[in-house]
Amino acid sequence: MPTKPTKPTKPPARPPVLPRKAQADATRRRLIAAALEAFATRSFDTVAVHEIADAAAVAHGLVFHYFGSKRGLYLEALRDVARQLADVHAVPAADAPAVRIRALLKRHMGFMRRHRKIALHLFRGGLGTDPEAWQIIDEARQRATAWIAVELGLDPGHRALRLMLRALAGAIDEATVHWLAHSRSAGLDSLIDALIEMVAAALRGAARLDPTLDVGGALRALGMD
Amino acid sequence: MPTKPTKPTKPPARPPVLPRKAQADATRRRLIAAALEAFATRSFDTVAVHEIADAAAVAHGLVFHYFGSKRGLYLEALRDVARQLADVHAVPAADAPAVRIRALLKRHMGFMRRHRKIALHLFRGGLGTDPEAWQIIDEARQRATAWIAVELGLDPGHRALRLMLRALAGAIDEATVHWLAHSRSAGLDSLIDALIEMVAAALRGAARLDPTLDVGGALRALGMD
Amino acid sequence: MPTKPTKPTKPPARPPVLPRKAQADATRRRLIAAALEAFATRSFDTVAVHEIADAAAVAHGLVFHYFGSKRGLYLEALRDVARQLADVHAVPAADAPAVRIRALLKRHMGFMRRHRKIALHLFRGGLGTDPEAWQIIDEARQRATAWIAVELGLDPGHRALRLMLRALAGAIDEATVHWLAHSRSAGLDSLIDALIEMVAAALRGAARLDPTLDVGGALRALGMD
Amino acid sequence: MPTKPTKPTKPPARPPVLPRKAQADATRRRLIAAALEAFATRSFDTVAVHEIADAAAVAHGLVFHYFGSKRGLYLEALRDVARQLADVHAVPAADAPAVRIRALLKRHMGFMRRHRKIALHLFRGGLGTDPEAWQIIDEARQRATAWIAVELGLDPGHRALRLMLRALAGAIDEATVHWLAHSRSAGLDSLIDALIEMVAAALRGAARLDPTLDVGGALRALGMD
DNA sequence: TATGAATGAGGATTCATTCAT
DNA sequence: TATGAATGAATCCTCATTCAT
Repeated sequence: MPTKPTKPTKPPARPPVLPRKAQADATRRRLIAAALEAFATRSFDTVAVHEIADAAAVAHGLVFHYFGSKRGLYLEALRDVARQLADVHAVPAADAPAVRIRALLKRHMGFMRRHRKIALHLFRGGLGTDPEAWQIIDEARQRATAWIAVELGLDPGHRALRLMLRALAGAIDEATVHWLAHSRSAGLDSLIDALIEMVAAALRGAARLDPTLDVGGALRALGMD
Repeated sequence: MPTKPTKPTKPPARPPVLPRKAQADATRRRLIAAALEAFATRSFDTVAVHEIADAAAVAHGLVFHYFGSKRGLYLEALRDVARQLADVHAVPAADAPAVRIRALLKRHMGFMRRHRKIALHLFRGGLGTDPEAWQIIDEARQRATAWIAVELGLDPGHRALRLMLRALAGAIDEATVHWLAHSRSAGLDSLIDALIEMVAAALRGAARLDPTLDVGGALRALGMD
Repeated sequence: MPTKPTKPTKPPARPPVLPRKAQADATRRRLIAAALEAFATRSFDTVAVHEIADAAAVAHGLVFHYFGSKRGLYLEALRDVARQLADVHAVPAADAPAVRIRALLKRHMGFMRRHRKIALHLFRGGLGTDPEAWQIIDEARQRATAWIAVELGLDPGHRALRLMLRALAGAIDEATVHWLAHSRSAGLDSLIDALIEMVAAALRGAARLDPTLDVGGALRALGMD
Repeated sequence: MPTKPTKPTKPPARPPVLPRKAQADATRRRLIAAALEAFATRSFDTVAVHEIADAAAVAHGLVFHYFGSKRGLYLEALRDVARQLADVHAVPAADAPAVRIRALLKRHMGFMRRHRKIALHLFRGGLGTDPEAWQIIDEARQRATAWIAVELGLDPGHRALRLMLRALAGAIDEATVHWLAHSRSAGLDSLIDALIEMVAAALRGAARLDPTLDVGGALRALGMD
């Protein structure tokens, strides 16, 4: 009969406390990393909790301990990606708007190239139909396009502009997928030039939708008038 | 389907074969319709075969009889959508290119408005990560953007142009989703004006990617030079 | 609307009658042949009616038309094998018993070599646990071993002898499987010599089980005393 | 089973691991026992996983947890039988070869009588056509007949002998089935006498197949010269 | 006689989640 | 905190059988 002394009377004051928390954090991170790895390749429903836990070298029960459910882990992993994206989109304040916007696009494309699988997950159906998942990513995207508008002196809340900024995001995403699939890492600069055309067109399109919207200054700032 | 060689030459050449075949075709169609209905709302993995069969008022075994598998039915349903899209994109030959391209966009948006749920399925994760599913839809999309290029006298096989046409498709899709979500059925004409700006930008972007590409004539035909 | 004249008023007297019956018989035979082919490779439960019908180039509904059920077809196919076995075991009446018994064994092994797959089906689990299937094959086997006993002047109904004849059958079957698996078509004659040893041992064993049984004459007839 | 590398070194070296593992082992054993019970009566395809699980009073999911598949459980159950057989065939080292061989046969038949249903499963089609299942049982059988050969001073790897040992196994199996079916538990000793005749005949048969093989000593040791 | 559409019971398998240890 | 045994709902798919034509 195994001796189980009902509460092992933890005498060694605190030493295990800190390590425990650290250990716990490490486990959380491992799970999120493993989840990203798994979900980057397959959709939510086709990934089993077991696989993620195995990849993280952790008991699968911990997924529920830390994240409540499989979906909880998934959304947390997406939030992690959104956070990374926000970092990438944080262009150092300096230079003229046009320069900064180009910098944003360049950093963005660079991130996508470094995380090709995650990119394809986001833009090729990986999000599935889960509205909450889309919201997390849409927010990141919207923040970036709104930032562009602000840089150009426009109100990102403007209805017509919102529509066109979203179209712009679609254009950038699809261009990204094509670029990744036909991997020509070279030519990134001219690709950015091409995307800047799309940015300009989004502004012009907004003006078409709402003729009262003045995008002249913005186009000029962009060097596209 | 197993090939039945040297069938015993059924001598009494009877037509009653027709009603049976007709009935079978009707069943097939009902299943496809029910599948579209179901998949338009939820993703592949969250729809159960028996739901589709129930909705079609048919034994679920028939899904396998006619389509081999749940996925077989799904892909067939997508092919059906692709066929519908092709019909919609078949603009009557007449008028100037600019007029016809506007017509295409108008018909396209009209279709999406009439089939809002299918549209959201296609553009908001419904396709999941199934490459074959994407291919079916991508083909339809590509055919449409290639048609635009041809209308404008450009070679749709050109590398740079291909990339930008794809970006254009992304822009149109995302604009569609936004338009459907914020349902302002009015203003379709100005939305098309805005999208024409994106078309023009796609051409200009292609020229940025490949300076040897001359898009001057195309822009002029589009009335955007 | 297809014209279906409710009973086509068959005026052409009889000509179709014979062909019909002939056609029906041909269909039956094709189904049995296809069934044997299929069941020779796999067990009852793993063969689908569809496969058999497809192989026979016939609508699968006919299986039920002619044989009532899948199992009906299976048993009929087995009866067909039993009939073939009976033919093979019908040694021309002539010569001494020992010669005829050797002839039986030779014909038996020859049949098994020609129908290797059927043999393996019968002796390696193909019959499954269906008692009726076993009975059909056991009968054929028993008939053969009883014939040997009669040839040797013994009563095949004798209890002890029955047991040993069955053991003999087991020995022959297993030897057959080994022989087929290690295909040395040569040496058939000495293999039969070896099996004759088993026949003799079966007789001697029967005498051990029932000391009142006199097998002396039989052994002498066999040339094994 | 996925390998879990670098497990986080579980520091509190607790023994409560044992009770859990013991419980798990008990569950495994219950499933195997229930499986043997079920498969002894019916063939692989006609037994449903949930029947076994129900009989073991356990969730059916555990079959897959522990054995991967229904077939995995089946093969494991067979391996269990093979192990039991090996135990039964382990005759205490003592006495003369003839005595020990008789002891083997007696123990063998005794086991079969005690596990009549399993015996009938093994020898009457229960194994189906699964080659892996046959291999497991064939190995046990072969080990036993090879042991007999070794006891008699013969090389069990000899080609001709191998064939005849297999025939011998077939004879014993079929005799077993007959004996069980016509249940005369009495007379076991004379049945063994009868089977010894078959053993001797197998040796003589081997010599017929390969005249260079000297079985004189073996027959003498068997008391059958 | 022949066809194959239609049915639906039945079964193996997966997997998120719970929970005792 | 960590483990993994246990549960059982859910699902896809197979397939014998029926039957209208």
